[in-house]
Amino acid sequence: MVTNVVKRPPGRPKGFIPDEALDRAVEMFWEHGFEGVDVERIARAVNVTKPALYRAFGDKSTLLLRAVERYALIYGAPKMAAFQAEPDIHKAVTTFCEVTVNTATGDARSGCMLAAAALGRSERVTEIRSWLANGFTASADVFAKRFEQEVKAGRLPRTPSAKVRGRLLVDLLQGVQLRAKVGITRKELLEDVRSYVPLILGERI
Amino acid sequence: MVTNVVKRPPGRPKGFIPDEALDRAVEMFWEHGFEGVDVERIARAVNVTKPALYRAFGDKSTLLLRAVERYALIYGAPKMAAFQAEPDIHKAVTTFCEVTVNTATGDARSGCMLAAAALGRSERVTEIRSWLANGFTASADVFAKRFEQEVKAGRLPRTPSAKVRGRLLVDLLQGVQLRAKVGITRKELLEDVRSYVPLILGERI
DNA sequence: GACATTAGTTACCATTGCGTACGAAACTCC
DNA sequence: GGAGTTTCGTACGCAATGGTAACTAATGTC
Repeated sequence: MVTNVVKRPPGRPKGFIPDEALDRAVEMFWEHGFEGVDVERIARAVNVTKPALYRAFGDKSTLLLRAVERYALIYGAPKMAAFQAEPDIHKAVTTFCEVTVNTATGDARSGCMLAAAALGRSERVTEIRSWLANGFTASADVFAKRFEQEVKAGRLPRTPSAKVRGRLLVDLLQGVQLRAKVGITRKELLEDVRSYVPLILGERI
Repeated sequence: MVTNVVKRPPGRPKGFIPDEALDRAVEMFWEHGFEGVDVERIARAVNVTKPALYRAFGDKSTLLLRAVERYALIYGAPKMAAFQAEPDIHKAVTTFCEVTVNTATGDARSGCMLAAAALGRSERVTEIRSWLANGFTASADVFAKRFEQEVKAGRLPRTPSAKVRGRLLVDLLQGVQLRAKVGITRKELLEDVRSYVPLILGERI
C-alpha cells in the first residue's frame, strides 16, 4: 500500500521554496545582470532574509549558476520541446522565434537572460560561460538534426546545410534579443523574425 | 600665412590625452562590462589619478557613454567605410564579418563592446540604449542601401529584400559575438560567418 | 613677477553590498 | 519532554568603490 504521507526530514523546515527563489533570481539577473542585483533584493522578493539564501545556495555566483540552469529548465526546455513537437517545420521555427521575441520584450524583463549571465563577472564566470557555450552548441545541434530530417523527408531544400541552418537560428535570435534590450519594439522584432524564417529554411522566393 | 604654432589654452595642460583615456575605457568596459570596471583602474592605465578623470568626464556613466561613442569612431566607422569601399559585395560582406569575428575573439577583449554597454546599469542607461538602438538601425540601413544598389545593378537576386538582408547581417553578428564571449573559438566562428554570407546575399546554391 | 585659469594629487567620506557569527526557533525521533 | 538537527533573523565585519574637498602644480597673460 502506497501512502501519500511525505516523510519530512528532521530540523526546522525551509521558510521558502528554493525553486521559487531561483525564479525570482532569474527575473532579476535577467533584467539587471549579475552585478546589478544584490542578494538582499532577491531575499526580499522571496520573503526571507539574506543569510537564508546564503545557507541554501552558498554564494552569489552559485546563485547565478543555479538561476541559469533554472532558466534553461523553465524557458529553454519547453520552447525546445514545442519546436520538436510541431510537425510543420515552418510553423515550428516561426513559433520558436516568436516566443523568443515575446519573452525578450516583456514588461519586467527584456533581452536575453543568457546574455546577461554571460556578461556578468561572477567568480564562476568561466564555468558559466562554458556551460552557455555548450548550451548554444547543443541548441544549434538540435535544430540541425531536425532540419536534417526535414531535408531527408524532402520537405526542405538541401541547402543551406542543416548545421548552418541551426547555428543561423541561434545567432539570429541572440541579435534580436539584444535589440530587444536596447528598446526596439516587439512589433518590429516580430516582423523581422518572420521575414528571417524563409531564409533559415532555404525557401526559394 | 598659416602658422603651425598651436594656440594653447590658458591653465595647466592636461596630463593625459582624453582620447587615450577613452581607448583604455573602451578596452575595459568591453571586457568587463560597466560594473566590472572601476574608474581607479582606468586612471591607472592612463597614468593619472581618479579625480583627474572625474574632472575630465564628470562621472562613470558619462565615461561609458563617451567610450561607446569612441568605440563607434574607432571600430565601427572604419569597418563600415571598408564595407562601402569594397566594390565586390560578396567580399565586402565577408570581410565585414571576418573583421567582426576577429575583434570579438581578441586576447584582451572578447564579445561585443556594444552588448557590454547595453547590459550595464549606468545612470545613463536609457540614453545609451537608445543611442545603441539608433546605431543598430542605422547600420542595418546602410547595409540595406548597399544591397539595394547591388540588386538594381543586377549583381544580386531580388530576394530577400534589402531591408531584411541588412537586419539579418546585424542580428547575425551579434549572435556570433556573444558566442565569442562564451568562448567559442575564432576558427569556428569564422567558418560560421563564411557560411552565412551566401544566405545573406540570397545566392542560390 | 603677480594674477587668472586649468589640471593634478592626496586624503577622505559615504554608501553599498558580500558574506558571517551567533543565538533563537521549528521540527523529528525517541 | 528532552536530544538532536536544520533553518531563521538580527546584527555585524569589512572590502570595494563612486565621488569630493582642499590644496598644490603648471601654464598663459599683462
